[in-house]
Amino acid sequence: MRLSGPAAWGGQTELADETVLRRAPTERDVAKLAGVSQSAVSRAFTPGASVAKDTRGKVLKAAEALGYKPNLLARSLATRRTNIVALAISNLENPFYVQVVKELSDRLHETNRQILLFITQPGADGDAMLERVLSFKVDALVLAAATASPALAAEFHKSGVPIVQINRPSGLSGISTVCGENELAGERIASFLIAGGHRRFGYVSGTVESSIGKARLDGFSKRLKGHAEGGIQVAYGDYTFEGAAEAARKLLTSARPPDAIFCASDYMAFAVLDVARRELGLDVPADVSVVGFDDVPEASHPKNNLTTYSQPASALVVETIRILDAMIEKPGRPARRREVHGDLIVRGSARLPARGIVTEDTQRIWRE
Amino acid sequence: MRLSGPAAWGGQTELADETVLRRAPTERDVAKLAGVSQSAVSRAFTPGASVAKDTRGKVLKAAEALGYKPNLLARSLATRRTNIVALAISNLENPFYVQVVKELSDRLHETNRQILLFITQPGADGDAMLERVLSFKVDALVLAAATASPALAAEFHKSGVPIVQINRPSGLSGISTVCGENELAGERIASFLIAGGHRRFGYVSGTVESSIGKARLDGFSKRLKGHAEGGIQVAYGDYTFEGAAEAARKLLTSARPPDAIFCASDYMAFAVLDVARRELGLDVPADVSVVGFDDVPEASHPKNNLTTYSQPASALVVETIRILDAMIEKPGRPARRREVHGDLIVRGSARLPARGIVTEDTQRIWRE
DNA sequence: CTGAAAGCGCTTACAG
DNA sequence: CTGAAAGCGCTTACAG
Repeated sequence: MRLSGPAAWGGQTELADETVLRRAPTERDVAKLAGVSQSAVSRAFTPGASVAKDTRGKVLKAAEALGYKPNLLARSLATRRTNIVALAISNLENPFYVQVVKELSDRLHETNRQILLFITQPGADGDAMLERVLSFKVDALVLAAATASPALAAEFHKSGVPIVQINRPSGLSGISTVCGENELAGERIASFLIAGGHRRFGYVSGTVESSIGKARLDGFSKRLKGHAEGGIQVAYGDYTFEGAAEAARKLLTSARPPDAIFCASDYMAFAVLDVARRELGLDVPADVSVVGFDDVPEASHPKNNLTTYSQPASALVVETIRILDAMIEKPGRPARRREVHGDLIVRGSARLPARGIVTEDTQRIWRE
Repeated sequence: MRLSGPAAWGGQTELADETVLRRAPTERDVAKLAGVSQSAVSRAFTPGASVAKDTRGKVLKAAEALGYKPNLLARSLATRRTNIVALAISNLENPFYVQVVKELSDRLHETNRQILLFITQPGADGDAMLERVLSFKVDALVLAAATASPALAAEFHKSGVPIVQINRPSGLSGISTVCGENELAGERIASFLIAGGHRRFGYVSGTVESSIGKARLDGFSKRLKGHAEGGIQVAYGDYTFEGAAEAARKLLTSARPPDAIFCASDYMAFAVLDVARRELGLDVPADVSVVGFDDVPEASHPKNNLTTYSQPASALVVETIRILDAMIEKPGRPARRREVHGDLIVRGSARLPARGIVTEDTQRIWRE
């Protein structure tokens, strides 16, 4: 290629300049133009470093002239900080996780960090893929709707890279987790539905393994004890729209269909609403009440008008970053577990109890 | 901190080992354990490098024992290739762009590359944010539902970083673009609606500046010439759900409401469908036909059953990567423009013409 | 405040 | 096939 170049350009041979322009300018180039040392250039771009105002000015002017941008990768090599956070996520079809990604991106940006994206398969633990994370020497790994295997967790722990799982309470010692009020939410939704006069209950879970799904069901069934005719009917929606639709069909066409269905996510609740109304011609909530989880933006839309339990993505992300930073700061620290506060948001998809509904911050919530 | 450590541990002072374990293992560590040179370790991890099988074996074993992972950032510094592609995206609420992200992530992964994510504000050109891209020395920048300003484009061009815009045909010389068949789609949808017996037409565009929106409208109005009573009514939905709902209200409650509405994206078409059916109690398509653009997965769902023009995310991404790689390979190359083929997908949200509907690959499409 | 120098963890001619 | 060495573009004690 070196040889064919000049020939292809018709025998012209002024390659020298070309070569110079080809390469992105470095601190050395800036230093030469500004008439200072390379270290001076480095200092001019390091907040808080000791440089004379005058020197800094000359450097910045020269940098501007050359279009110099500090090479963050080289900086990372020297500082052992990449300012890159890996995000593994499996369920971007669910608007809740879109919110999480967006919030995380925004918040990290405030401290000049970026997301390195790993989209994993919902089922797989994504270990093979996440091995690569270690090679990129990211500052931390965030898992959203994705689970780290014990082996992977151990490897990260050994290499000192903090992991925070969002919405996956994990028993693994090295992994911090941030969740919503899963069990409490289940209890309060149960109370709400009992107060609304319901008798037969269904639960659309995500997957069998889902620990948050289990926690929500635990709270739900604990409070329902003695109030549920024939126990709680559980169906699995796989956290997908189609899966949840199928689960809804199963529940609502069973011998004794539930008159209230709690769904492990708003996204699945939308599918349940559609099956109930459009396919089966049921009246919601007269025939069946539907309650979701997350309070995604679409839940408040008139066409869904979904009663749900909020799990604010922004609070989840703020807490995630707080933990992350603490772990980066002091690598030795044990993992933390945090729950983010939510509320039962009352809308029109579930029958209303006679009392307990209050208005707060423009939304109607329920207090027992 | 150095000082307080040992004291906090009760006066114990065996810090040395601790320090050794703290650091991630490097080629030197592996080399020492394997009894070879550091370069030999490097070669063992470089596909195609000349290493004796035996040497390679020793290295791999030692690496395994130490939990060594090559530092990709250091490699990048030496090779001037980061294997990171920046993706700027503004509209993750729209499922079409979720598909784009997912496809791009999957395809890049096949060649061991990752996405560095930049979520930009829909309105802003995101220049400030994208400046950072240059510092990360990514191999390329992909813009999806995001636009580079001429100034930014020039800066990237100067630094030799290829840019490909998805769905934003750009006049800027340095920028390659990949789009669907915007103008052709507009024409064919117009023909389809004329054949379906419509007379009054509406168009829900995204934003005033949107060049793809303009191209679609151009094709649409060109073919509609002489068939549209009182011209085409245009409203802007801002590519958002709420914006499109508002646009639909405006069109459908006007003095002479359209009997056919073409929407610049499926996502906006969903809002239009909801307003037409639920808010205004119209029958779709008896009272009004609605046609979308993109053919996102939700479009085929029974509840939407949307007639639309396909713009396959996978093909778009494949083409994007092809162009990207060509530009990385030969930096001098002029920008390219590609159109990805689509079809008019016939479903139930628009009245059917008497003829031209054929079945292909399990879907019904329309051929004039 | 400043420059020379060592080092971050790799790759890659070069000489053997 | 292999090792010593230079270099990728930064940061950061160190000495002045």
